[in-house]
Amino acid sequence: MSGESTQVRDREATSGRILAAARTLFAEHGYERVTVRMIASEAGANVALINRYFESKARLFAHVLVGESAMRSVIEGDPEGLPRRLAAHMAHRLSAGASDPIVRVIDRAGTSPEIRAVLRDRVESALTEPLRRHLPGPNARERAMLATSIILGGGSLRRVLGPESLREADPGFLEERLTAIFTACLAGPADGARTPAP
Amino acid sequence: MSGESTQVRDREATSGRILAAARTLFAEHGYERVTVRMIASEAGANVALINRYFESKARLFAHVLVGESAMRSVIEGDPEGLPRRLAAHMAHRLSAGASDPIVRVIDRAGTSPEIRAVLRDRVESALTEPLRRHLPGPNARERAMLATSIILGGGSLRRVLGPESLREADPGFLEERLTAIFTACLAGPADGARTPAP
DNA sequence: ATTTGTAGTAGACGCCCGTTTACATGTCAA
DNA sequence: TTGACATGTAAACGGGCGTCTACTACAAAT
Repeated sequence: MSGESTQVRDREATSGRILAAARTLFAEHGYERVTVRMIASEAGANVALINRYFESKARLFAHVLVGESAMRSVIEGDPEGLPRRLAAHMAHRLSAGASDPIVRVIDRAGTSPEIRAVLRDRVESALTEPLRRHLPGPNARERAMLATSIILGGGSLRRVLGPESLREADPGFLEERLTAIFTACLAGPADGARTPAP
Repeated sequence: MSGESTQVRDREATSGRILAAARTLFAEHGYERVTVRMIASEAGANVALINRYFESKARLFAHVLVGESAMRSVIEGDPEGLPRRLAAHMAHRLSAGASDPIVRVIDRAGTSPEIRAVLRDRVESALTEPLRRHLPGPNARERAMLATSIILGGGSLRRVLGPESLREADPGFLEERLTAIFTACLAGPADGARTPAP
């Protein structure tokens, strides 16, 4: 194998920096407002390398989008505690400034037709479908979509009202309310109108 | 007064057509992806008139944003029935293809810095503040913001998954679930964990 | 030492953006 | 009828966009 000494010319390292820069910038400003020159500058790479390694800006966005998301581990687990896990995760995101990059990228992606398909697929595969699989009873898909819309709504609120908008809210209060909200849309028909409290 | 015969040169009519075209296009494609030339073409007007009558694209967007919203009449009324009114309105919007233009414009506005302030002000004045005013009890602002995020989340879902995504869902089912959801985030501390069913 | 292939670079290409300027045209008061 | 002013128009401006091409520089194989 070739030496792993300090390489200045390293395709993997460079494309990795490009990908990381794209992830950060797309999450911050959205797909449309981020230029390939911004990404290249942030990554310390030449603009042409983006098209060489990722073919186009849209394909680079697709690579960013399929990155790992913290939502997977939140959704998996016992369905009983799913509403509370979602609520805790989202309350934490709303309270802290930071948030799941993937969800932010989705929220700020915009309406460009060249990324619409991959965007929809990612929301399906990362949120709606995993949620649906963990829901017993009828109307599982509709309930999963309601929960998806609430998750996305948190991102929209943050985008519009700013990251500080819910910083001063009591995290415990948020978690309790969100638990009730997620319970209301996720619960099966038997306990659909029941309170989540023990 | 001047005659109201068929006038070809009519500032009010022309600027009105520009405003209407902008409203439609911004709601459909978002602020960033709509060009002033698209608006002018749709309005049957010259591009330069946009800047003459509205000063800039951003100010035109601001004019669009302060238009009337159907949400006002939904929020006003007895606080008791507020969750159900919000749920019925949103269920109707999700089921039908059409939706409140203002909410769509907000959802698709994007992240352009030149419209961030007016966007935030409009969400506050059209959604968060009216909701807060109608909520008794503590944490009224936090509860109003949760409801705002759910309203915006419906728009995000529609934007990402497409207008057909919830067309085949039972409107009655959606309304019931959304009533429970809005109740969960809007209810006062006394009945915060109670079911909305009679 | 020379060849070969790949990583990286500079710059241009064609296009579209929001905005502005200079000008034509219609309307109405004097 | 003639001027003044408001309305509408065509064309250009400067700039940024994603992408592509021609080129250099370097590392490894011959």
